[in-house]
Amino acid sequence: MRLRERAKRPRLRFTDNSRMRMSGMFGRTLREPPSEAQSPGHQLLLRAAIARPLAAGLYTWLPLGFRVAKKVERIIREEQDRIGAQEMEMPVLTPAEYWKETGRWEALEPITFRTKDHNGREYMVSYTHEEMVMHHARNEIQSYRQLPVIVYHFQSKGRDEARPRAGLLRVREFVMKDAYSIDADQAGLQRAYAAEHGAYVRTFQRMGLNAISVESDTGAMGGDLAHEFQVLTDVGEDTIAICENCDYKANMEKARRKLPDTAPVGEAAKAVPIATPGAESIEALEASLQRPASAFLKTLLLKTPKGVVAVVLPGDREANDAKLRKLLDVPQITFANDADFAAAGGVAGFVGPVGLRARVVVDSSVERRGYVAGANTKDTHLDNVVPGRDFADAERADVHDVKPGDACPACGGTLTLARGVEVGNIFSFDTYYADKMGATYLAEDGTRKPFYFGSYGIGVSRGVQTIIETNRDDRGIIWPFAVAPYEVHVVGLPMNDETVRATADALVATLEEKGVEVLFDDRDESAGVKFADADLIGIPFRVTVSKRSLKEKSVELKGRSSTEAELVPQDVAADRIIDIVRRAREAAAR
RNA sequence: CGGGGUGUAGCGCAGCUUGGUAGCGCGCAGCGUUCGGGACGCUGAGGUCCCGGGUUCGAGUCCCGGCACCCCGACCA
Repeated sequence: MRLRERAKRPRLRFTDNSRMRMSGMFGRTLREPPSEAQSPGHQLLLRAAIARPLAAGLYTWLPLGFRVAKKVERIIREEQDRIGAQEMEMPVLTPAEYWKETGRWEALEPITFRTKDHNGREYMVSYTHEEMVMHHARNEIQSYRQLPVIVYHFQSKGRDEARPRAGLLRVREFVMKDAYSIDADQAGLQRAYAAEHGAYVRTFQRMGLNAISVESDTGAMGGDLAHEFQVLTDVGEDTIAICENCDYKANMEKARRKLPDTAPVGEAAKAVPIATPGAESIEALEASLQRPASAFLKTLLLKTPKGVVAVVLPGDREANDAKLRKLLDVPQITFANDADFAAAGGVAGFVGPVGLRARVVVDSSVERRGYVAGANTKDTHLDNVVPGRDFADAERADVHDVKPGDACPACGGTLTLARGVEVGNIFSFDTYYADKMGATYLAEDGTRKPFYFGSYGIGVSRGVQTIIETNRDDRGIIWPFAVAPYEVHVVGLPMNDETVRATADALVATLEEKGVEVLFDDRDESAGVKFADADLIGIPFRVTVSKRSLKEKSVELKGRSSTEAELVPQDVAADRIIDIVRRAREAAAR
């Protein structure tokens, strides 16, 4: 990848026309968190006047939060530009016809917002923009000479999530930076993928997010290669398997484990029925037969759009929905109903693979030894059931969840599980979209070839919420400098003192003239209120101009995360603050 | 979509069991006193008690039906 010239060094110049006075700020801080907010970050989002809910999963940025969102966008933009991506913009309303080319008009129906125009033409509020980019690409790009290219935009996405949650963590409308790479071949796609991966590492680091890249499932997207950038925090919705020993990290949906070596067993005894009255669960069997869960086979009868499938797992393992969906190539899996049980010859609670009339998938962790399995007869199980001998063991696949303590598939080390927030993802699709949409270019050899395609997303608002969630203390937010709504928070104390007001006004005017972003608390409030709000809002530097400090011919300077304040002589205060801000900007731009 | 919870002033909540003038704290407005870690006094404004039916002389409270929001799960590039 070509690295462009380093982003310009930040300069202190007049870049910001905003003159924020807290006396007139739209959006007030809250002493108490609204009852709807559960997570600490969600509470701070609301208390610090960053954003306000409008409806479930729909938020308004207040002025403070809007500035944060714009700074996050700027960082993302700089890093996309740095790898040569070109910014453009596609509409929010997208016509049905393009979605129908890939089949996603139907596939995405349950989670999308739709509308019709007055002629009855159908549109989707953009869920994402692969189809639109591919449509443009097939018109704009005719020759291999025009490749490779990466385009991106910041645009609102609509997703009718069944359950929005935790403030901005999961919402129904949000701005995403989505980038799309178009290449002539697989090698080109790999270069673009690597370039975006690198851009993401830098982007999240600059935003103050400690994001790790993990292997992820591609879901309904097609393609095989995908990574998510995850920030580990308890509010996260995803579960991530992490090796304590090596670099292996994977989303639970995809995480594998090294299976233990098992010694081949000799000829096992014949399968025999045993009475297990009322024992319809693995737990009940453990109790009544006094054997560990691993001694049993769990057989799940599942319903898919392609028919009923029986999945056989060891009794101590859970089925992994994502792995199953991918294996079976179906969008949805539910438990079988009574009719399905009857058709397959299974009895609920006593289902086993022996004699079952259904497609049987055997999990890779099922060993070739004797197990206790359901007998498909009420109150009866079979002992000494051996896979391959007593039932078909032809279709084997890894369809189980990993557990803490499992062996790492890469190095054999120990896996742990942690919760994470997915702040970004990158997908490599090969020619999946180009094939569906007939998007080709004329290659050097004169033949038409399909585009190799990748897409790369970062949700801005989720990023902001994750920053709050991971940068705070018991008083409030501690904004990383690069994304703080303002750089310096000036507190006048008290504002009805003529000298204090005049000094604070002059200092603020000087700082603003030099381009420092200042939030000026000029309210006639008590010290406690103002300091508490300053800590809550979490601007990186606080400057207090007070009667007390002016007696020393000084102002007081304090970092949000430091406990000690420093007295700075009044006559050098502006220069000193400007210098500190300059250095903080330089550090934040790296 | 399944399970649970909550809807009463801007925010946090009480009142509902046992029907009878709608309350408390914070915030907000005015005046005064304060002024370095969410000050104090006085005065005041602010309510379709989520919505619609029903029972009743009378419903915030009881009954029926809806809706919204939150949490857990399912689902989810």
